Amino acid sequence: MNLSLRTAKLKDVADKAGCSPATVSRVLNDNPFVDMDIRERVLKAATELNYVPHGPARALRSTSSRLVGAIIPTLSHAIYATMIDGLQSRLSESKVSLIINTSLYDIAVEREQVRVLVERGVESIVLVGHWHLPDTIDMLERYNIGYVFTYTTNAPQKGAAVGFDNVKAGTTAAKFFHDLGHRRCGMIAGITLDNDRAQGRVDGFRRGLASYGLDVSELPVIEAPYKIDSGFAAMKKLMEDNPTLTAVFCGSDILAAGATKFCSHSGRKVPDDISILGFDNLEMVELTTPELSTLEVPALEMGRLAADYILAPPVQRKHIRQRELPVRLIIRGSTGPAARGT
Amino acid sequence: MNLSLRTAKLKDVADKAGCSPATVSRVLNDNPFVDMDIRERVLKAATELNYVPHGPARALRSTSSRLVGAIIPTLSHAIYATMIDGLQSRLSESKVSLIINTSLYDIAVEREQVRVLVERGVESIVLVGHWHLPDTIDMLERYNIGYVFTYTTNAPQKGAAVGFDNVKAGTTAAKFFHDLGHRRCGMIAGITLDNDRAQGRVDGFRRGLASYGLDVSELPVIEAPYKIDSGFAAMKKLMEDNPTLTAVFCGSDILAAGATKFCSHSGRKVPDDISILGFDNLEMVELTTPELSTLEVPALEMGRLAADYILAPPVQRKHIRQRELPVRLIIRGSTGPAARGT
DNA sequence: TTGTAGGCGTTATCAC
DNA sequence: GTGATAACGCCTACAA
Repeated sequence: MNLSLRTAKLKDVADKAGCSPATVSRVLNDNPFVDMDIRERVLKAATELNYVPHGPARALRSTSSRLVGAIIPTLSHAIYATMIDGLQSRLSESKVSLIINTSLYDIAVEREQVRVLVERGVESIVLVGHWHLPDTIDMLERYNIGYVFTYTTNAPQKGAAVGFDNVKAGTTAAKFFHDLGHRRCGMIAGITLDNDRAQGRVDGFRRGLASYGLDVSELPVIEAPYKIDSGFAAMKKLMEDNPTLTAVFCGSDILAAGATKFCSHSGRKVPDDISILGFDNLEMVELTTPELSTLEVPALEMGRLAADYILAPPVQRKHIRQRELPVRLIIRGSTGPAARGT
Repeated sequence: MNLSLRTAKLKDVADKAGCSPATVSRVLNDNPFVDMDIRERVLKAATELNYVPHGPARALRSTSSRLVGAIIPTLSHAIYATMIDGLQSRLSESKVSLIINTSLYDIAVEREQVRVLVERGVESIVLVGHWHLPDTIDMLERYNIGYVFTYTTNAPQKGAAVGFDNVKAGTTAAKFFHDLGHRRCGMIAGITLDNDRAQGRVDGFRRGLASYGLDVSELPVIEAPYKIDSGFAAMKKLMEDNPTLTAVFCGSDILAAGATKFCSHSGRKVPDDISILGFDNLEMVELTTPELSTLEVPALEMGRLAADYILAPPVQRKHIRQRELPVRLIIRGSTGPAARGT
């Protein structure tokens, strides 16, 4: 039983393998200029000693920490958790670890989180959206940390963007409703404070409707946090204030689910009386009655592509600085043509 | 414009503040034996130089890395993402960072992830469940890394457990059904391979039914991955094979949602024809028709308590080595009394 | 209360 | 190809 009190260090491996620490280091870092037999001896010694390299020491001495950070609003929302899943699993394949922080949709909190990540020595940081404090970006630049914006196509000067165009998505929603004959539309948006994605969807929707000659000066828009109950309450208010609406675009499936629920509770038929369009294409869309039409956000893919950008050698990075993913319109049962004569 | 090429080091702060590096270190580490005015000078200098301490160097020199790891099956399942949310946010309050890895429900993968985390120098690791490879635990012990099991009450020798009793929860489900008069029950379980939680729920359910004198030698149990579609398909098969069932216990709300959907598609009335009980109390439970009765898993709280354990000083740890949280039965519309004469 | 000096475990730069 | 040697940035006895 080898119950050594202290864990094996690189030097211990060197001693056991009968070579210098430098050589062990070379083997461990896949340096090709090492003889086959010595390499094998080292590997054998390392295994027998249960040697595990010490990351912090490596990070201190070398320039690379193999550490990446991500700051998202919250993990309690599938759209972000799924993105992180894609990001983490792909990074993991390349032996890169991910540190996660949540900002609760507050860009001041986000800045503090960036500082924490800088302190950890991360090489790159994944952020959500393109609205950030100047401080935040300054810090990233000063420490020469690569950064990627997600859920947006708005790439920063030095960093990259992997995502989709929220404004365009909003416009797509407007066109979809207009083509179905809807002329009195409303929207339940996410909280737009500090949130370019939520704001972009509103802007796009408004712009799209306007392009069809509709008066959007008084477009009914209610903001609500991403909770089913909030969607329910928002829909209630929206319909009370604007009883003649025939279509409502929601900034998230969660809100749309709540809105749909309100309709069934209040005897409104979806989509006959009112059409409801969601956003994200979360798993829950197929649980409502009727199932939700929605705009699909490629969260998993976004995470993977952000990882690809981060893992790419600097030379290649330029080619993928801006990656726009399509937002597919998925039509299910919650949307339909506007009732005639309305 | 102070565009220094290199970032400020602790020594730079010392120079600017007119003191020694040791003193700066003391200030930064809240050592009380430093004069007020010197402390302020140091803090001022640090701010002006945009000084950010270098975590890896700290971790190398001191014994604490302020780094914690968590390995969960997947982030694409709200029950884990939410736990991580609770864990991360509480750790973050104490300036501890969290590295996340996913095992995809494979305990061999988990072992590799533990190795990665050891390499990162984490001080503690949060794991899910109590089924782990001996290797995994050995490594943790050897490196003297604290560990916490979650979603279980089965505490290991040296680590802790924060969670709930899956067997007991299964028994609760059995009692609930039995009290409602159900005598022919079935179950749609999660995949039990490498998954003590899924297995525990099955065992508890079976044991509970047996305690009422029911013959459970042929208890219909189908295993399915946590997907709505899988729940749908599993329910289809379950009902085809056992047309007389009056109650089905599902190992997850996701499966229950799929099962409920199948019932509405196939003309079975829930709960009149058949009762369905879920597990987790995910947000989605209120979207099905009828809404799902379920057993509530306190995911967020579990994450927070795991963090509390990790953050507690070793002396206090013993008192919270095993923390059992209640699993509340939440009755909504998907369960009811067994139809008479069946 | 403050400064000096040594070293944490690893890798980069030299020689050989 | 391989081995000394010197850092990387910081903390902590110890001395003053």
